[in-house]
Amino acid sequence: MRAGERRPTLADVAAEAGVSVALVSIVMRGAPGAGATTRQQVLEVARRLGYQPDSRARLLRSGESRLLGVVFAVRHPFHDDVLTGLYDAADRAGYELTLSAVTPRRDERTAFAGLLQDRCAALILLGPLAPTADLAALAERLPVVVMFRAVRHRAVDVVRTDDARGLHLAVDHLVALGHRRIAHVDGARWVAAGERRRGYQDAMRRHGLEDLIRVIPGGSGEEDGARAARLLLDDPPTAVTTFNDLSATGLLDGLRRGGLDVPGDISVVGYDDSSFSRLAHIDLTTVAQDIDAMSTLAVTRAIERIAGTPVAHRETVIPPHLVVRGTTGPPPMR
Amino acid sequence: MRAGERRPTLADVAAEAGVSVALVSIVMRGAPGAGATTRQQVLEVARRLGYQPDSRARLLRSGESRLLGVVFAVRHPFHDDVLTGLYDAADRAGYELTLSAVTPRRDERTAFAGLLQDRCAALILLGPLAPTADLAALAERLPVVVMFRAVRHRAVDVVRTDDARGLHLAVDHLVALGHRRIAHVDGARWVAAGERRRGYQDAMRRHGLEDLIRVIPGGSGEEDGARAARLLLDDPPTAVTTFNDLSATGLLDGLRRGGLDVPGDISVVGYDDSSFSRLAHIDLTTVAQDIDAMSTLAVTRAIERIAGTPVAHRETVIPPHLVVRGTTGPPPMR
DNA sequence: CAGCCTTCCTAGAACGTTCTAGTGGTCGGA
DNA sequence: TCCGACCACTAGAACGTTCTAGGAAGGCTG
Repeated sequence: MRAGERRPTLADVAAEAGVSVALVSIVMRGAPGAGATTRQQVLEVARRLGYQPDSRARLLRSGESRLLGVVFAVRHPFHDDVLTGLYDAADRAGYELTLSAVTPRRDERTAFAGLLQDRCAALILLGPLAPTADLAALAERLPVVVMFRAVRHRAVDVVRTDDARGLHLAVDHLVALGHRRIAHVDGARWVAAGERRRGYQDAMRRHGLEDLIRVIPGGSGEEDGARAARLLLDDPPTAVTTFNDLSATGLLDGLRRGGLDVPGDISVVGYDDSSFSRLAHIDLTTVAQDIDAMSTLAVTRAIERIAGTPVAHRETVIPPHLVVRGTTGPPPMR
Repeated sequence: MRAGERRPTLADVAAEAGVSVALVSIVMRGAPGAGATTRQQVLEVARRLGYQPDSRARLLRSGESRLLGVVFAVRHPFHDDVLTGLYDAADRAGYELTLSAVTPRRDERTAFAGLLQDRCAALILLGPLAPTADLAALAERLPVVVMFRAVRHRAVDVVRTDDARGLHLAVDHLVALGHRRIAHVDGARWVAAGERRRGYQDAMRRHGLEDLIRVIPGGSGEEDGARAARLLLDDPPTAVTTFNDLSATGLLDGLRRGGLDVPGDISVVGYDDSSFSRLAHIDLTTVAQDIDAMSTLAVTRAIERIAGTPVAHRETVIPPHLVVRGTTGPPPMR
C-alpha cells in the first residue's frame, strides 16, 4: 500500500461513473431502483477502483447495527466450537459477529467496554465470571445473552446446559455398569460447580446410594484433580465423577501414578467434552453439551430481543448427553 | 433494555449540561481546552446519562482508525497465547484489536472481507493458508503482517519462527542424550512442514548421521501420528521428531499400544508447545515459539507500516527454544 | 391529449463524532 | 488606557454512508 493513498468512496465511484452518489449507494446495496445497464456499469467502475464499503459510515447512518458482540475467554475448554456455531447462526440470520477476548491479562470489564463502543446491537457472553449485578447493569443498555452459566436476573437471557442432568447421566451410566461406590471431585467456587455437585448427590440418592455419597474438594485445574487423586488413594471408590475434563485428566494421572488401573480398578467421568478429552491418549468418558443447538439458540434469542419480540422464557436449559469413551468400565471383581 | 430508547449522544450530554457539543467532545477525549469545573460537571452529566462514545462516528470523522484486524483460526494450537500477546502489545501502543475467526465453516476470504469493511488500519494474519497471490492482493489495500508462515512477497511483512532451527534443537537434544537412529514424522503439505523437514535433515547431516535420515509420511492430526507409529513399529528408531504436537500425541499413543515404552524404548519430540502438551498426562518434550516476542513484533511492525516508517527487513525470524519434558530420555541399552 | 403510473435517477439532509476557525472575556504589561 | 496573549468556549463543516422527497421521462388508459 502506498502511503497517502485514500480509499475510494462512493463519491469517487459516482464521479467516475458519471452518476449520483445515491445511485451508487443503491447499486452497492443491491437495492431496487437502478436500471440494469447502469447497475452493471457502476459495479464495473467500483471493481476497477477497488471500492470497499465503509461499514462504519454505513452503520452510523442506518442506525441498525446488525452486529452481535461476543465475549469469549481464551483457553475456555470449548469456546472454539461455540464460536464456530455462533458464526454459522449469525450468518444465517444476516448478522455480523464482533469478538472480544478475555485473556489472562485482559479482564471482562475491558472486553465489555470495547464492544459497547462498537455499538453492538446485543451481547453474547460465554461463561462470564462477572457478578450478576454487573451483568444486570450491562443489560440496562442492550440485550445480553449469557451462555453456560445460570444468572438469576429478569433482564438477562440465559442459554445453558442442565448441569445437574449431566451428572445424573454420569452416575446412571456408572450404576448401570455395576458401580456403587462413586465419588465426586468438586469444582469449588467455579461457575456451575454447585449444580453439578447437587446433580451428583441427587442421582446417588435416586439410586439409593445416599450413604455412599462422597464429595472430594477439587477445582478447575489439572493440579486440583491430582490433589483429589491423592485424597482418594487411601480408600479408593470404584468410580469418580468430576467437575470438568481438565481436573479429570489430573485425577487420571494421579490415580495411575498411585498404581490404579483405569478403567480396570476405577472409572472416571469428565465434564465438557473438551477437545483434548478426545485424544486417543486420554480418551475420557465425559458429559458433552450440545454446542450447535446452544449457539443457534443464543443468536436467535439475541435477535429476538433486538427486535423487541416478546420472549416467553428468559432461561433456556438444554439437556447434555454422555460421550462414553475409554475411562469407564465395570467395577473390579471383589 | 426498553425498546425505542435511544442511546445518549454528545448532543444529549451537551444540552443537559448547558454547553456546546464541541466542548463535551473535548472533555470526553480528555483533550486540553476545558476548565476544571466545567470538565467535572460534564463528566458528571455524561455518567448520569450513561453516555458511551460511538467509536464508529469517532473513527469516521477522525480518519485515523487505530484499529488492527486479526485473523485467527479456531483450534489453532496456540492462537490463544498469541491473542493474549497481541492484545497486550496493541494496548501498549494505544491501538484496538478487532478479531475475525476462521472456523471449519467460515473461510479466510470471509474473515478478510469482514475486517476490510471495518476499515482496519492493518491486518495481522495468524498462519494464513491463502495462496501468496491472495495475500499480496490484500497487501495492495492495507499493510499486512503474516505470522507463523513464510511468504515470499515484497509487500507482505512476516514474523515467524525459525522452524529449521526448531528441528536443529530437537535433534541436538536427542543426539546429546545418545540417540543416533532418529526418524522424523512429516507434516505433508502443511504450512512450515517443508522447513521443519529440511531442518531435521540438515541437523542429521551436521551430526554425521545422514545415512540414518528417515522421513515418515504424516500430517497435522492425531491420526496421522498414529499411522506413522504403525509404520515405525516394524523397525523402530530410538527417537522421533514430529511436525507438531497433535501428531506427536497420536504417535505416542500408537507406539505405546505397540508395546514400546516412552521414553524408555523410544523418545518423542513435538512441536508448538500446545497447551495440552503441558498436561501431566502427556508431558511432551516439544519446541516452543516465543509467542510474546512475536506478538509484540507483529503489532510494532503493523504500526510502523501504518505510520509509513521505513522498515529495514520485511521478514523477522525469531529463534524457538526447546521445552524438555517427559517424553525424551537416553536411548535403551543394547 | 390530459392525467396518472412506473421507472430511473438526483439533491440534500441526517447519523454522532472531531476539527478548524473562530468569539469573547480576563489579565498583565507598557 | 490600550494592546496582545491567553483561556474557555462555540459554530459549523466534514467524514462516508443511507434515507426521504422528489423530478424527469416514458408509457398506458380513457
